Amino acid sequence: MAGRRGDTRERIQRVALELFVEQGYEKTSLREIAERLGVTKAALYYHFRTKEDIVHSLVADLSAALDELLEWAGERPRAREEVLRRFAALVDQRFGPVMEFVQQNMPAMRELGLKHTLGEKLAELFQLICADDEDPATQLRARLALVALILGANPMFSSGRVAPPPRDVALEVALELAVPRRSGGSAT
Amino acid sequence: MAGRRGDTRERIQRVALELFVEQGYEKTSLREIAERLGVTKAALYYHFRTKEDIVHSLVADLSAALDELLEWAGERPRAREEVLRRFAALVDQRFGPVMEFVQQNMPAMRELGLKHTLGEKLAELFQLICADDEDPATQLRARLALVALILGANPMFSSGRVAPPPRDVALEVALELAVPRRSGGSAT
DNA sequence: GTCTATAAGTGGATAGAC
DNA sequence: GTCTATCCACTTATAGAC
Repeated sequence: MAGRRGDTRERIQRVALELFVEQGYEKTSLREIAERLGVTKAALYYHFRTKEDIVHSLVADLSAALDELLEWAGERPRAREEVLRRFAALVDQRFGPVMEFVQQNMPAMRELGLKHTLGEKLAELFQLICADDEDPATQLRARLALVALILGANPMFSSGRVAPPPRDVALEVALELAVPRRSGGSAT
Repeated sequence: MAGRRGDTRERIQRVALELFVEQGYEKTSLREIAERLGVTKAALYYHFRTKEDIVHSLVADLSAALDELLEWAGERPRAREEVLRRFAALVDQRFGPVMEFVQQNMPAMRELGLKHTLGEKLAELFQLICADDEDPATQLRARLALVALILGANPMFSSGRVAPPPRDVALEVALELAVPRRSGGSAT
């Protein structure tokens, strides 16, 4: 770790996300973020106008990635399986911590208007893997497919003695939930 | 202990839970609770020693109900279906708001030591419907069965355009996930 | 049981020097 | 870009009157 100055903005984002996940958004003060970074509060305000702006910048990346996936899928109506695969990849590889933060701090997301935004995108994603006119049980299974993929980031179901499911297992179960098997269907 | 000290204590609990669900735990001040109740902050402190005590009293009821279910099930190793039914009844009938509060305010639960407590009970419940030595996919399906039942209380998956599943559908899907079908499965 | 008044502290945010 | 110093709204919690 040499003196890498110039990337302070990204360092703030990284440390803030760390603390938000550890302690929650409300309990994390700008003083703590500044301390862990080795700067003062005032320095933070040079890079971000408000505390809320830090969160916005964090979620914007996730939001953009979801938009990209939605756009990609919009042109390929039959790519249900691949949509799930790519969603799983997003959650596992780059946005795991952000997803965890979002899920664990819903009241803050709501107040910042981010719950609605992300909720809409999730709803669109849901519609891609399950038609509106499917029966309720099929719709619920499709929703659970998405839950299976983000369960590792869910606080209630990946804590204590219960470990998060391995990636490949999550994907396998998600596929069987969202892609109803046909009698000669392709297996994974 | 027994005996009636007026219903103010219960009114505080009710209003506090209301506001905690609306705004989140951290954003809800004792002043707001007092105002909505038509009393002053100081009156609150007559009934509860701290803000945290209010939460403890709220979660204690849920905790006791889960203990009761666990005890009941402990004596009936084969009652997997009935366990799920009773869990669903708890979530739907009496503890829906508390469950929502708990799920939406994980950082607060963690800080109050309640996340661990509830997590342990959930883990025990999980073990009741799925043996430890089952394969990972079966375990994940069992976990999703529980998720299906509390999805109505989950902020990420019951918002905006996506309505919570009807409870009978949730139970149906939960049963098919946690209780592997034998030949000729029964519908509804 | 409920009130008024206040203590004691923390938070986010700003101004202006360097 | 980062600092020191400060402001002020608001919080939990307590003391003591009625």
